[in-house]
Amino acid sequence: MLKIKSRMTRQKLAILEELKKSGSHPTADEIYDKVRQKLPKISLGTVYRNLEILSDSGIVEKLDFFGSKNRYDSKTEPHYHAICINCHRVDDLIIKPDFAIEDVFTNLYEYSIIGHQLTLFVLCPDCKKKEKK
Amino acid sequence: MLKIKSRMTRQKLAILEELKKSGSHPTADEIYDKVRQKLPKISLGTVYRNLEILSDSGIVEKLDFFGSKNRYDSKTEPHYHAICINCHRVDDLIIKPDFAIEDVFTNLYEYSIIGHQLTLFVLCPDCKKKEKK
DNA sequence: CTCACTGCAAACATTTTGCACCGTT
DNA sequence: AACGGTGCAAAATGTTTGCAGTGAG
Repeated sequence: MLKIKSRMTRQKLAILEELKKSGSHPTADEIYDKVRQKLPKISLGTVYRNLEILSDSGIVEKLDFFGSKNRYDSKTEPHYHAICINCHRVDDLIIKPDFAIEDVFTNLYEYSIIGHQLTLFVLCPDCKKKEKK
Repeated sequence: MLKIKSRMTRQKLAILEELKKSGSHPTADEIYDKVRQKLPKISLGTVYRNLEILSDSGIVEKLDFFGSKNRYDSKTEPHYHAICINCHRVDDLIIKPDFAIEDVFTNLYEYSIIGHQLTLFVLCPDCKKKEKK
């Protein structure tokens, strides 16, 4: 899966721009729909292939933790996610800089901790309001 | 998806027993393979249906966070998971009782925090050893 | 000029569902 | 007897891949 060379094509650029523009964490087919407005002939396969390349090269983060569809995040700095159990929207969470989760698991000395991923299951503000009615 | 009544059938029982017996977090088809030794005519669809029912009723936890295949965990008490980035094995982590992650996010007052899920990405002890060579 | 990338369609993997029959309650 | 559960096969869903042609470097 390790790619040595990668060319910058119109398709790849459009996908990357769309991902950066989007404040949310779109799925492959959501990106496909958006990018098709600019490049009507692009195929879903190309979207998947480019997301894979971008994810391999570390430019984009693949979130394969939110149900059946993968989501993609234009990677900036490490952060957590809150997923709404009602509408499935995914929000970013700011991490307190002094909050070092992995330090809690120092007792796992037989393991090498490479990283971690924390997700809150929430009612988002919108759904929380609706719930009250 | 909310089921009111649920009958205890041979199939459901066998699935539940297999899940309890298994120390790991099997996928639907792994459970299917095992249960078929006892009930050769059981179908994969039935396994999925029963896992869904057991998961809805809270007896079993569905882990849809580990790649493309869902995994199932006979639910006991809340715990975290460590997934090996090399061999993909999933281990349970004991939670320190005083370790209340959600308290860290008290600033999210517009959200209702329902729960959370923490996964460590690790090299498991076995893969860590192999890595050294 | 090369070879990574493309569009397209077919293949693939996992999960869900429609149906007619079965078996718990 | 009612009606939830079953096996089976087909469908649905999300993703990957083979191929022949295209275009970025």
